[in-house]
Amino acid sequence: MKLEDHLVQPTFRDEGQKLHMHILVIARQLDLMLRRILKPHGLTPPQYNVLRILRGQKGEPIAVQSLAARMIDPSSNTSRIIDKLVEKGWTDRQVCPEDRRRADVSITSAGIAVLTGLDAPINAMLSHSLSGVDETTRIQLNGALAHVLNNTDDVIANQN
Amino acid sequence: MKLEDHLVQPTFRDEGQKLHMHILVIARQLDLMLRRILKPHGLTPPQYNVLRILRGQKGEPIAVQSLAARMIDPSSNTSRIIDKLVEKGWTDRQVCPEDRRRADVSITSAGIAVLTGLDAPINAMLSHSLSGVDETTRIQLNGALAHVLNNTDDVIANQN
DNA sequence: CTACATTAAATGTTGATACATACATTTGGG
DNA sequence: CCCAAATGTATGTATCAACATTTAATGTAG
Repeated sequence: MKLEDHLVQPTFRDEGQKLHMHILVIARQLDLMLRRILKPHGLTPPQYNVLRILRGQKGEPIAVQSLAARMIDPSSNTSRIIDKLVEKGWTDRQVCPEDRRRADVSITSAGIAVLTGLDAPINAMLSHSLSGVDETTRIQLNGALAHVLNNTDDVIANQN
Repeated sequence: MKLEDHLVQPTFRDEGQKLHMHILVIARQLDLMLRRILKPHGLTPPQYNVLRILRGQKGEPIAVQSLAARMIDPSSNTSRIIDKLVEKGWTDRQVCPEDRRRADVSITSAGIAVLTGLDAPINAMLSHSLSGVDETTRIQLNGALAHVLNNTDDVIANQN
């Protein structure tokens, strides 16, 4: 299904507009697919994102703000996302002894187990979504998107 | 700011993973920028999306479900999004005489006026976000992303 | 014509999100 | 030392979204 069919729109004004729409619609699709895989496990995409970051820490605890900085969607509600994960026993949180304002967060073995079960289906889904896009093209895409990201950072900084 | 800095991650497993992250992070940025422009006008991105579709109808009313199909994020809450726009006097809604289950939605002149005021800042923001990406690259990106979109449609269909 | 299925839209409910604010702790200048 | 500012996290509140259900109108088979 082409972008035009998604948006039931015959043509786009220009390639730029089409590019924006492509990015927005694909991001929406990736999120939808991810949510469907996660739902039976009682996880939302941000919660999954947090668990992935914690696993990447390899046992080393991390402060809430560092966690937030590493998230795809660095919302100001990281505390509540961690709440949910703690409730389910997938993460551990305790006040940092050196700086008692901070909370050190880490993943539990139960958390690791959940992630392990998710690895295969999620990797399959992601790899399928890029099938047919060869390595050279992927590199080109990343190059161009790095440029776009740079521009958006710029805009956001100037809005502040 | 590079993707690695956004996610405070030194490297990515492969170009595919990086591509996914690029798409998700840029979509998030575009949404954030758009929300900041819309907020002072009391609009959210889905509401703006609806108004844009209605303006594109050039006076021709459209049923709620057709509207939903054209939206970037076709949520099941289109009714309530329209509620908000009707409250503000930017859209008009009335039962379709031929099929009274349907509701015909259209944009008011006040709605057109709001959009007109938004055109310049939003176009500037979007065009800035793609500055430095030349036309050839844009076309290449769209080609590759059309392929990705096709793949994700596939996955989503098979999940149903 | 009636009964039942189908369709279109709206709504109830629950959970998540954005943004602002509050609270607790630490830091650093005087 | 003390107090103001900064920092790290948590929470209050209003809005928004997902999903299921409901209401109303139409289509269709007998």
